Amino acid sequence: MNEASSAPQVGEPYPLSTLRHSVAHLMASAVQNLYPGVKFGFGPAIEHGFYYDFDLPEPLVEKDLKRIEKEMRRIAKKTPELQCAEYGRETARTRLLERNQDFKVEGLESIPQGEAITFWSHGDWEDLCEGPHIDRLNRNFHFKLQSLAGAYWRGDESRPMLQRIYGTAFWEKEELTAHLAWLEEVKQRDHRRLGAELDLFSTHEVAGAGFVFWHPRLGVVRREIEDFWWGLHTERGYEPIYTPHVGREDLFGISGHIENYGEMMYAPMEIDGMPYRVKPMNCPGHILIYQNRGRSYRELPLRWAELGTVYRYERSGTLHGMLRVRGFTQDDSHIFCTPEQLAGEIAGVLELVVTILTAFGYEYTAYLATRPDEHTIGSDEIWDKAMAALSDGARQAGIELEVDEGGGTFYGPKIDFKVKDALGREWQNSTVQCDFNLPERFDLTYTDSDGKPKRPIMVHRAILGSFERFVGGLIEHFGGRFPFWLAPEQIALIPIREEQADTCRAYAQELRAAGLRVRCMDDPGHMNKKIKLAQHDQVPFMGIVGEREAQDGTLALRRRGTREQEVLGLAEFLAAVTRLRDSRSLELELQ
RNA sequence: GCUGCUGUAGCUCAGUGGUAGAGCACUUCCUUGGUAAGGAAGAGGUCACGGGUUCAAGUCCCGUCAGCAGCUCCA
Repeated sequence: MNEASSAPQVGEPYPLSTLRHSVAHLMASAVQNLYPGVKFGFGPAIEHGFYYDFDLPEPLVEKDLKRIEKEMRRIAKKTPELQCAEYGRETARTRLLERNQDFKVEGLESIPQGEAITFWSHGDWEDLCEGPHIDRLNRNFHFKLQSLAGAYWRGDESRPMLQRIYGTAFWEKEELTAHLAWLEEVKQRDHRRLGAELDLFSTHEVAGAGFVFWHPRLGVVRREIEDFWWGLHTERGYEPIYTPHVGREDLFGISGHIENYGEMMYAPMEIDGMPYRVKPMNCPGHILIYQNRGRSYRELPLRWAELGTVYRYERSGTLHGMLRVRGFTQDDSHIFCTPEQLAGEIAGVLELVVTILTAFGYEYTAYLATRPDEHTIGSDEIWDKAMAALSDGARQAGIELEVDEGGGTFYGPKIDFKVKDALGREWQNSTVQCDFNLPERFDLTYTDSDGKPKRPIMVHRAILGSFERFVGGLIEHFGGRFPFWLAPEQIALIPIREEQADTCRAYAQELRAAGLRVRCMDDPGHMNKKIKLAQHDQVPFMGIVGEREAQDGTLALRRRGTREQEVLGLAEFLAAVTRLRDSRSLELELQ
């Protein structure tokens, strides 16, 4: 922490991003002192702090961060004044070349003609930088260097890799402490940690990287979500279809996947002398069903849904627990409709997205992703129509759209949803895409009322995205404390003495008959230990049965997260808990 | 894929080139306990895998696999 002499000023006159950028400079100057000859990349402020990229001959290790922090404090005291100077382009270039700063020279070259070229300095450190910065480094602020990582120069994997140091800074000490506590909470809720601790899923070296094995406790969660999902889809006129995981390579040739997506696909396998492929997407299969016979305008729209498992080759360094894997199940659906139906279909999909996301307690933002600058197919007219249909559908569904300029796919515009979880982090799962490409490639038609063949539009949509990513996110969102309807075990029954084990078993039978998931802890162990275990596993309700309860047909209930006890009759409890389950409430209140 | 780091019991982790360890979990026995871990004993190891250096490798070197942080990319 900076031990500056000045007392904290009310409302320090600089925004956090300015402070952080200045602390990045301070860090770079410390690195310069400790590692002469270092070359500098960029060092901006970012969402939760700052970073700076360095080209150093030796790799840094964690403990170097402490040294650098110490040097930073020394510099902040010794040469606190930050100064800005403007130079002509040639002078600037010379200054950088004198210091051997090749990356900075490249940075200079990308500054447009006519823009001011400024250097910021303190002590014998100076940096090509447009600022702004705080005035002096001995103001009262608090910082911490956090981690090391490699980062490509200008984010380009064909360029050299630099060493990046991440850090953060705040004006108030309490803010830094709170931020570090938040990071700790993020770590505690990490789905990989909870996955092991709560016996939810695993991956296996022998099975290969990026393949998730769902354990029984998480299988239950998935089944509940699937049932919920199918229920909503059936109500809205979706029909289930099932398609194979493997097919002849020609199918993916026609769809364009080999050409446009080949690098993401698993290599061909030879069957009866012919190449076959594992599917990376479900669309080609759905199209084959559409094409199987002639289609009339009278049967459109067709809404076909499949929980389709696909396999994609993701580069090894991108794999991450359940969130980024090589085999996953999409909650996929393709809607085949006429151009006139498009807006209404979009509205229907958006309503369903909102219904599902809010059921899990997510806040969301919707983005309209428009036509990319290059490499797109289809006429302006058809793009305009599709954009209009997406906007129109959103208006009908009462959803506001932000614009993601040029973020569409090559084959059409889309609406993406970002959700905000309980820790304020954003995830992207849901996507609704207009597709003009595949109907064209497969020459899809329907016979219109005038007897002429017309081209249908396909809407491709996934709401959860994939079960792996969605459920991995849910684990973190809930911190392993699933709401009652999803909880792997909903009720733990614990006898106080072995004499009450029979009563527990009878209770368990009755609760299970109502479809509840009950853990009957009737083994001859100690009650306190069983309470500890049930608590560890985040079971929503513990029902403790002693002599009194067994006699009265009651149980002493304890709700997850509390230590209070409430005695309820079994029938009363069963009725309340069934209501709670059917409501899919996110709260644990019994009514 | 790239840069850096890591891999020892189911889990969390000790281990100085010279006999492989602890806590929790597991099994058995004892314990009958009113709301966050009762006690004892036992079992459990290809030190990720393959090669090399050495009289001797968990330990040093190389390769492979897997994981972690980030970059790039994505549901």
